[in-house]
This record gives sequence, C-alpha cells and structure tokens, in this order.
Amino acid sequence: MLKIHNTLSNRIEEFIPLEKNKVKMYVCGPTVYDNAHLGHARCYITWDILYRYLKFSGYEVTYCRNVTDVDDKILKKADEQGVSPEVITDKYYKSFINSMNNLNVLRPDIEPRATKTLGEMIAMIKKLEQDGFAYCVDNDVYFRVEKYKKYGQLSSQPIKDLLNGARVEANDKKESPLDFALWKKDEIHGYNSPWGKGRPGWHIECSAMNKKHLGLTIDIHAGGADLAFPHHENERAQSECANGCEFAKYWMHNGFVTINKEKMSKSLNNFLTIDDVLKNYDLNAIRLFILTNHYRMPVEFNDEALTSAKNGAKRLVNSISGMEFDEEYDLEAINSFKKAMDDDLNTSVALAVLFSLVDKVKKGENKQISANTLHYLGNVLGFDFSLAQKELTDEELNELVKPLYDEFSISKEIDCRKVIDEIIKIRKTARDNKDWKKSDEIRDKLLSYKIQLKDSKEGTVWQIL
RNA sequence: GGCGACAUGGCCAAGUGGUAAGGCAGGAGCCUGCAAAGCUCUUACCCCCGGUUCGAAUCCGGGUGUCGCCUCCA
Repeated sequence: MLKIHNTLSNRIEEFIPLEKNKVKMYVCGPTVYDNAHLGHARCYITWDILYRYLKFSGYEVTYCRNVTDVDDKILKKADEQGVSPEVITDKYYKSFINSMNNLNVLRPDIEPRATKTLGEMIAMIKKLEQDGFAYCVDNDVYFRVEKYKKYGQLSSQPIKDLLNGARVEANDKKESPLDFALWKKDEIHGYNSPWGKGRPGWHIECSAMNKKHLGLTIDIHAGGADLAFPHHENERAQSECANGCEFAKYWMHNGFVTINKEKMSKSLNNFLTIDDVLKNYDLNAIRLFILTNHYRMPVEFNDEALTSAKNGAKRLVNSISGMEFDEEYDLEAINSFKKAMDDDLNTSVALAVLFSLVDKVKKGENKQISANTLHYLGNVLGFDFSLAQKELTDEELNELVKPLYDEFSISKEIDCRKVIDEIIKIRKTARDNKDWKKSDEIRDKLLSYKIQLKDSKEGTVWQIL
C-alpha cells in the first residue's frame, strides 16, 4: 500500500486515488527561457520515478506536465535579443526536452503550453470576477485572497501571519498586499481579453491547464518545494473558488539541489546545466546521485558526490552487462523494493535492494533470476542498462586507433577493428618471453589512449574507458 | 520577525522505541609476473544537556548549528 507525504497535512498519508486504479497527476513544468539545470533534473527525475512507480504498481496514470511559455523573463530575453518570444520559447523548449531525454525522463502523457490554454484562463478569471473572488483595477485583475478561507493552509501560514511577516510590495492598486494578479495589462505583448490587452498571471496558467486536461479534481499535484508558496497556494485558491470543489488531493514537493550549501538557482547564478553535468557523468550516475537521497531532503552537489555515484552506478549497470533477460523474478527482492517505495518513495532503501541483487549476480546466486530482477527494478528507477558497454562507431574507433598504427608499426592493411587485437598479440609475445618491461609499456601506452587491458586465464581483453 | 525542515562512521545516506541497511572512499588478504577486474574480511558510544521508559539515534523539553519558504525560482 502506497503512502506519500502530503504537504497539505504535512503528514505521510495512505494514497487512495479518486477513481480506483487511476491516477491523475500534474507537475509544474519549466518556464522556457533558459537551459535546464541540475535542480530541474532532480525535480523531474523525482516525479518521473513517481510516474514510473505508479505504473509499476498497476495504476493507469495520466501525467500532465505543463510548459510555461508566457512570462516576464521570456519577454525580457526576447526584447534583449530583438526576436519574438516564440523564438526564445521554441529554443528552450527543445533544449528542455532534449535534456529530459538525455536523463531518461519519460515524456508525460500531456505537455500543454500556457499559450494554448488562454481561452480557459480567461473563462476562469471571468468566473472568479462574477463570483466576487476577483476584481479589476486599471485593466489588471487581482484575486481577493481574503475571500478564500483556506488560504495559507498548504504553506502552513495563516493569512494573518502572512500579512504580519510579509515583505509587502508597494502596489496601491490592490485591496490587500496578499492579493495576486490573475491578469496583467500589457499593451505590447498582450492578448485580447474582456479587460483589454494583457497577459495571464503565472498561477492561473496551471489552474487552467489542470482543468482543461485533467478535470476539476486531481489526485497528485507536485513540484519543487519553492512552488508551495505562493504558486501552489494561489493555484489552489483560484481553482477551488472557480470550480467550487477540491483541487488536488495530495500535494507533493521535492527538495532542492544545493551547491556550497546554497540552493542552486538561476537567480543566485550558481547553477550547472544538465548538459554540462552530462559531459562528465552519465545519466545513471546522476540518477544514483539523486536517488540516494530522499526526495524531500536537500541534496548537496559536489564532484566527490557525483564521482561516488558514478562509481556505484557503473558497478550496478556493469554487473548485468551483456546478459539476456526473461521474466522470472526474485519475488522477495521485488517485495522489499515495493515496501521501500511504498514508504513515501524511499529510494535509498530501494537502491539497497538493487545492490543486494548486484551482489547475488556477481556471486552467481540465482544468477539469471537476480539479473532479471535487477534489470526489471532498475528500469523502474529509470536506469539505462544499455550504457554499460560503450559501443564505439567505426568512425570513432578509427579516430581512436589512428595513431596506434605508427606507434606500434602496424601494417595499414589491418582493419581498425583489429588493431588492438594485433597489439595484444605483440604484447603476448613479450609476455611469453617474460619481457615484463615491454609488456607493461604497451599496457601503459594503450591506457594513455583510454584503452584498458585486462589479463585473465582466458586471455587479454580490452575496453574503452 | 513568522513558518517549515534537517543534524547518524573519512564522504553520501537509510533506520522513528529493543543494542546501527546500502553506496563511495580506505585498510588487510586471495588471485595475477605486476596491474586491472573479481572474491573474502574490515572501521559508529547516532550534535549537546536534561527528561519519559526495563530499554531511545528513534518519544518529550531546552540548547547549539545548518538549510529552505515568507519576492521570480524546480
């Protein structure tokens, strides 16, 4: 039985879907104005794991993750570069999808874009205005927070505390400093609306996309912990006031990636893009790095941690490299895995189950069954076992071995795929003559080309590092 | 200032009442001409001080420290 932490109650609760065996989940996606960084990776990997695990558990899941493509920062960047906003959003949307693919993050079932949901937003705002939850001032429309009694529940901050401690922005137009924009006047980039040309507020986008694609009430609404307030609080307020019913049953939030003990973020300018990190570490390393920690805890980025994850992931993946799999599983391991994941996605314990299978495979205990199970469960955590053997294309191999022909005086007639075998033969002769100096020189030389030799009773094999 | 979270071996990290999972790194040994890989073995009075209990890393109170939210942010 799955239990998850609900931010709304700040407790771990039993997960009971609205409709038996079906789950509707929504995750706040990126605002596409820049390349995604490691913090985004953690967020979307976390919810990817939830998505995969719900499906693994037999639920029929509808996963919706939006793309925010109307926003101040997008417009600012477009203006700076003298291009239209679409140029910016198209570029970074593609970059985002590419990064997600590189991390083996599954595509959600629905990926709506805010600009395609304007009609629903306007309808919602109109409804809120009619019912007295919103008011228009100078072509801006604001939400009247004090009309929604549950405001502050999600972030555990009653309205009066928010009012007291709040750093209040100067805005004379609003009735209360807590009120937030549903629609903002914008005569340059704006869209037509009953309130004149303008743009939607950030929060209403998600409310409208939820309603359009998933319906009035959803099971799980998730996102980064920084979105709990004000974004999710506001979304909930709008949706519940406009729809007259509960918006989301469970709210889940992931912790941050920190760097030098500080939150990694665009505004602090201390971020590493996903593509940068992928230059040094593969997706399995990044996943292991993230999954070692519980999803609600902060994760500190540094090279030592990533290197540790890289080594661990390599062992995990290589243990079953080259094997074929069937569908006979170690049920005990599967149960341990489920028990861990059912406990609010305890991936750390789930990984321990995987590593115990690695152990069994290596020792040959129920080797095939252990390998099948490791492969099966590893996929639920999104590991990519195909990365184990680095397969070089002819072109890459050719490039790699080119200098070796001269280095070892090998005939150009020899095919590039055979060069290394040829060198191994030369070395074998040396070894047979107990010429260890020459033998070691050859091994070191190849290692300098990132070709590692391993001697065993069966002979010498090589691999690319 | 208000609210929330966290503090476990060299590093990362599970465990939420019955004497500490797992990963990485390190050490010893086996194997090997030497390596690499693999295998075996191996390292913890759980931030501090009180309290509850037969018994606490685990519950309660008080410290100390770190982080996050309260403003755009995953």
